[in-house]
Amino acid sequence: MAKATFRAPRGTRDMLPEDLVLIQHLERTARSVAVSSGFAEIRTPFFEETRLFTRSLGETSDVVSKEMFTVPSRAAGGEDGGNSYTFRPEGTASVARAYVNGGYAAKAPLQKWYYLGPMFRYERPQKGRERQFTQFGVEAFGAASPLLDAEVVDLAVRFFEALGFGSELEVRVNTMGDPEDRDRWRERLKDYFRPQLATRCADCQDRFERNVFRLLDCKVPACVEANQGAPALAEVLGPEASAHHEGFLAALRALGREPVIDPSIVRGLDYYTRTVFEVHYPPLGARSALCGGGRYDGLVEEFGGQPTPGVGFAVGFTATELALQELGLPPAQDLADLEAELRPQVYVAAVSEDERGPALALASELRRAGVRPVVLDYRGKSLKAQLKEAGKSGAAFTVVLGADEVSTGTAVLRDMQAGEESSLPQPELAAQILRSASTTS
RNA sequence: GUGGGCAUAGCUCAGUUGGUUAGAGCACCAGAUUGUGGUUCUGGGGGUCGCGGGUUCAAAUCCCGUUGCCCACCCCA
Repeated sequence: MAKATFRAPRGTRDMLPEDLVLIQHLERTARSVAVSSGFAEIRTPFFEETRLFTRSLGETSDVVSKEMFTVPSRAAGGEDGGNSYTFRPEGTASVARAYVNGGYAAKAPLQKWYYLGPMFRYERPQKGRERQFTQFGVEAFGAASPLLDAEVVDLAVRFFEALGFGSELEVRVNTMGDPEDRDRWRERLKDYFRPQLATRCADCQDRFERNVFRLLDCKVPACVEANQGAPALAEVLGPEASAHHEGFLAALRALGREPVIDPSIVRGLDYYTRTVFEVHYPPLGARSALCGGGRYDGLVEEFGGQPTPGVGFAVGFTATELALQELGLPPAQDLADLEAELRPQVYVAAVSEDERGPALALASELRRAGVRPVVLDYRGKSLKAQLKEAGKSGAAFTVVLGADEVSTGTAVLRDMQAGEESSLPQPELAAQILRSASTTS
């Protein structure tokens, strides 16, 4: 242990083969759910010009102000124009930029895309939070209809359902209104809170300038009480944004996703307009939030594109993995099926050194015939040790090759579970193994 | 950025009021008569007790510092 002088950087981890069983299951589920709703994959660079994020997420957002992994410019005025780059802390900004650069506004405005990959935030790691984490997200551009908002929410919920989450899944929604509404609301809130600022908690005093909306979901009892008379967004919400919100709620109900209206959902990023939502799973307790998203109608325009509405969400896999673990998902049987992919189907054992070559050739032959995976020993283990290793590997069969078998072109096929073995011609091995595999699974 | 907890073999942990060559279980490797696994038995490899100082005749065990990890807050996926 003392010799391990290097380790994965703080807040990162190695995803070892055995860990990937679950992670790949998440990835496959995400892709399958997204594709079934007509979302196509998009991949953008892992890093972008820093300004892309400061512009879209907001200078004062926590992400921008203290959580960015930024690489300073290496050549002022050189090929990178003196720009600094930042490893993406989220996916929406990059995807919106790609939409603009791809010229979709003119040629095919309606685009439904999904992405899956690593994101980076320079934060203090803790349970369910890492500096490098995987996010699955979808973005739909080119339509302002609240039906699309509802479809995106439905997709998020279906992802969790496909993973085995139960009917307790909860869709919590709110609206941030249009930018003008939000500006008006912000001023109203500041006017309301300013006089009582001295009596608020330290966090609230700090949040006042950074993001007033946050004072609304403070958990300190005195603050909660002081929030009672705070002006509501409804008081300043424009008729269009209001109609959109109603349409969104109606569409959710049509989908059978009864929304829980939660005014405390405010989201930390500047680009959100109108719809904001989170999917929660109350059985998880304090860490019940599984994903979040919303509408960002001004973002594409902000990046220099034609005014184009957009809506999307993102799920962090770190929290999802934790949730699955707490809920005992996937079920043992499903997990066993997933892990089966790591288990060899056949182990080819050589009795003595003389059969090492023929064993290698036979293994290759079996692989070509479609048996998979086929493994064997390379470390000069005794037959006994090879059998032991075969048993430990979980291989369904072991093929034993000795001098007699080599001379007669046969092989001993041992069924590891039953402990029975039979001798048969080598050309018949593959068929026998594959037949047995298809009847057991 | 703030607060708290923990650091002993690959893993999970014991190590009594500081005292001889630091232990267990699991894992790993090799054997138990001649070409065979999963049970059992025997043996073996593996630790500068996170690191650096200090106290002491003597420290894994006490004190200080340092680093790392974990948890919570802020915030968020």
